[in-house]
Order: sequence, then structure tokens, then C-alpha cells
Amino acid sequence: MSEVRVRIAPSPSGNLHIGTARTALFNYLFAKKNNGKFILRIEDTDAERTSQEYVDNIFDSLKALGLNWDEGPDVGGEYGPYTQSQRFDIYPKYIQKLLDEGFAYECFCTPEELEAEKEEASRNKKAYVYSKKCENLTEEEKAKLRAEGRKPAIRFNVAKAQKAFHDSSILEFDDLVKGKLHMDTNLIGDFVIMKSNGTPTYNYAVVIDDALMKISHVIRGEDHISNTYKQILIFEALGFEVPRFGHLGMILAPDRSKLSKRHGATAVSDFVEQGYLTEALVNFVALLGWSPSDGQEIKTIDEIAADFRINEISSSNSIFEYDKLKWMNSHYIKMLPKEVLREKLKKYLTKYDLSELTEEQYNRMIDITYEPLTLLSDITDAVAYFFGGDKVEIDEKAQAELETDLSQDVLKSFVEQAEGWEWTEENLHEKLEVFRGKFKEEKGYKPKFTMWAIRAAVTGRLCGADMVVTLAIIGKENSLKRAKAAIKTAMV
RNA sequence: AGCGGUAUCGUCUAGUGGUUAGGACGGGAGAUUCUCAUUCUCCAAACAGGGGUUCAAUUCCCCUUACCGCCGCCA
Repeated sequence: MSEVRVRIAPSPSGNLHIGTARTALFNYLFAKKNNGKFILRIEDTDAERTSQEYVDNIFDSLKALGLNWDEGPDVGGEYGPYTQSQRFDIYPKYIQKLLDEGFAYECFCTPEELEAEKEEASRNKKAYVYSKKCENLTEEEKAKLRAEGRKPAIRFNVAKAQKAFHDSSILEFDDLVKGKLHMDTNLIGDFVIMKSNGTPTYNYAVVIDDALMKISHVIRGEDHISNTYKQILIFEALGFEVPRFGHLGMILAPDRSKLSKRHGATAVSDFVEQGYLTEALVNFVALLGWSPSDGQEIKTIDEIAADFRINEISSSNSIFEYDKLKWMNSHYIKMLPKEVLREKLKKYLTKYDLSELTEEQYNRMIDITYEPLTLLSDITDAVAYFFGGDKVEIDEKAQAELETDLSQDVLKSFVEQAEGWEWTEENLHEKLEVFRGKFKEEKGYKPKFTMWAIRAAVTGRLCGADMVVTLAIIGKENSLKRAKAAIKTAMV
């Protein structure tokens, strides 16, 4: 087999969508597994809808995910340029060839005429197929139309191409993931390959680019299946080698609709912004359709690549379940090297004055708070009570707890005794153990409630990080002030 | 409407012509812990329906149903 060359060809009309990211990932995995090349091509033929901002976002997102490309707009390559808008001089040449050989013809139909055809089709409850009205226009007729100021679009002659290369009207191809797929080409209308403004359409540009870039396998979403028949015909008409195709099931939102903004994050950069790790994103998205042969779901991108077989991909759609992604994200957070984690978290702590803490205290704080995080951004709330000096916001549940006699009893003793304690983690650990042990013995207070009183007063909450370390970080003075404050307010 | 695709726990999936149909997330119960979380143990949960073929069908074939996609001078 000749060299494996696959590509991802996003259109920069938005930030890189998670679905596109999955398609990119599968292409990347396929390339890696087969020692092939992974190519990035930007499809920006529609100048209206595309922007540089989105191109940058696509680059950044792909890189963040670790999907590095071998050839592309920025790194170049043998078959560039890799941005369609820079390839506009390439497309007309092949159009001319198609025209000369009768595989394409000029169409002078106006939007109104076309609209009328479509309306009639829907009135008769029939599928719309272009009437081929312009197929056999004479030179005189064309000249006349041109004189009227009409600019022709170029249409591909489907039936002609089909007859030239196939015995029947049925076109078949062997899909890498779905197996044999077929379609009656009589149902495909002669489609436009060059717009009247001289720019190529998607179906045409894709073929030229894939052929010229020597793409061997086209792996993409199943929404492209029907385009595939058109594209195969163009490949054949132009005498290009037809690549192999593989169509992936779609990713759906939990309500089975298209994954859109209202379901939460959809762009890779949104996920990252919200505190998802790209490692988790890659791992999770790979599991949508693909499954590891050893049953071990947590895997690096390299491990997945080694185990990847395109024909074993599930060909059905899959639902994007945020729960599992979150679980996976929390797992990856725990796996992160501490230094890396501490740095990443700073981005979500900008509302606090980190200078209140020494570096050691900051590190300790992260050590005891990172475990329950599902998103990096959860850290913002998780460490709130470490800041604010001698004051802390008390939430409802903590307030209720503070008002119990037990809590007041505990706090009074705590404030009294702790005054004399040496405020180190080691010592606090020891002292508190004795402290709650005594309460248990003398008054039957469960350790849980003894600690809750202190926790509620000092952190304003009932759940949070390790109490000993928390006290040590907040410091003796502030901890005791907070504890005293809790006693006073409860007594008023 | 037409054409194409898909169908195993709620979700992602494994799997087989004969299995107690397996795992993961989520859910439930319990243990551990100063709380939350973690960790551990256990539990509930699926072969869409109907016909065939066969000694035997979740597995192969057909039909139905449901869902998804496509029918642009968008990509």
C-alpha cells in the first residue's frame, strides 16, 4: 500500500468544535497507527463566514489536544498551499478539463428559476433533482444569455460520469467503518462545482485538494456520506485515484439533538476555559465509538494510537455524556504532576490576593483541596475561606450548625485552649485529636460534630479540606478570631 | 415525501449460532475518614418489535418501528 495520508479540513467559521476534534483525533490515530502523515487544510472558500480569529483558534485547539500535523498552512509541506483561499488559481484548470470532456456544463439558471423547480418538486412530494435544463444549450443560446449579463455557474454532469465509469446507475464504495455503501446516482442532481462568481464549491474543491495532496484515506463525519458519491464521480472524471473513505457516526447532545451551545461547551477552547484538561478530552472523545482491546479505558493518546483499528470503530451515533467526561477529568487532575497543577490552577484564582500566602502555604492549600475537583475552575470556590483574613462568610448550613449548644460548647473550649497551642500542623494534629477525644469521653459528642463546630466557625462551611492543615494555613490569629466571632453572633 | 445509515443496561461500549450477556460512567446500599471527596465492597439496570433460517437466534436474513443524516451557486 502506498503512503497513508489523511487530513482534517475544518472550515474556520467558528471555534474548533468538539465533534471536529474527534474527527481530527481519529484521523491522527489512523495516521500514527499506519506510519502515515496527518495533514491540516483550512477550507475557507466562503470568505463571508470565515475569519482569521477562527483559524487561530483551530490551530491552538489542535495543538493543545496534541494533534500535531505534519503538513499544514503554518508548517508547509510538499503539496501546499494548505489554505483553500490561496489555491484559487488551481481550481479553474480542472474545471476546464471537465468542460472539455463533457463532464461539466455551464448553467445560466437564475436563483428564481431554481427556486421554482424546487417548489414544484416539493409540491409533488418528490425529491428535488436539477432539471438539466442547461445541459444542451447551443453556443448561440449561451452567447445570448451572456449578453443579457448572466454569469454561468458550472454543473457536474452526474449521469455522464456515471455511465463513463460504471455499468449501472448504482454507485458503490466500501466504507472503512460502515462497509459497503451504495446509492442510485439517478437521484443525484447535476450539482454546481463552480459558482457564478468563479469560486469553487465545497464538493469540487475538496476533490481537487484531496487528489493533489495525495490523500489516501478520507475519514470524516457521516453527514458527508451523500457527498461521497458526488466526489467519487469527480475523482473518476478527472482521472484521479479515488481515496478510501471512512464515515464516523455523529456526536449527539444528551437530548439527541445536535450538540450546540445550549448544552454547554461545544468548542474545545470552551472546554479548556471551563477547566477541562485536554488529556481528558482526548481520552473521552476517543471512547465515543472506539473501545480499547484490553478494557482499560484510561489511556494516553499514544497508547490509543497503538491499539487503534479503524474497522473496529462503532458506526452508530453516540451521545456526549458530560458525566463521564467529568469523571475522567477529575481523574486526570489527580494524575497531574503537582507543580503543573499548581500553575494551572492559578488561572482560576485571580480574584484572590495570593500574596496573603507564602509559596509553601499556597502549595499546601492546593495539596489539600485539589482532590474533589472535577473541573479546574472548581478551585475558585474550594479555597475561598483561605482568604479574607479574620473574616469568613458563613453559609446557611454552617450557621445552623453553629447555633447548636454543642457547637457553642465546643467553640468556647476551643478558643480557650487553642490560645496556648503551638500552631504547627504536627502539633495541631495531636492537640485536636486529644480535643475531640475528650469531648467524646466526657460529653459523648461525636468527633464529627466537634470538628464541624470548628470547621463551621473557621471556614464558614460544613465540608472542605483537611481541618488541621486548613487551620495551620489560616494561622492562629485569624483562626481564633473567626472562632470567637462565631461564639458572639450565636449568643446575641 | 425520497435516499442512505444505525439499533445490547439511562449513557459509552464488549461479546457470542448454545454465556449467570461482561466492563466503564451515572444511580442505590454499606465500610473507612474530623466533613466533602477519595478508596474499597455489594446491588439494580440491556440484546427495539414481528416474522423467518436453525436442534438452537441477542448473534444470520426479511419486514416494521424509532432515531440520525442528506437532498444549497454552505462547508
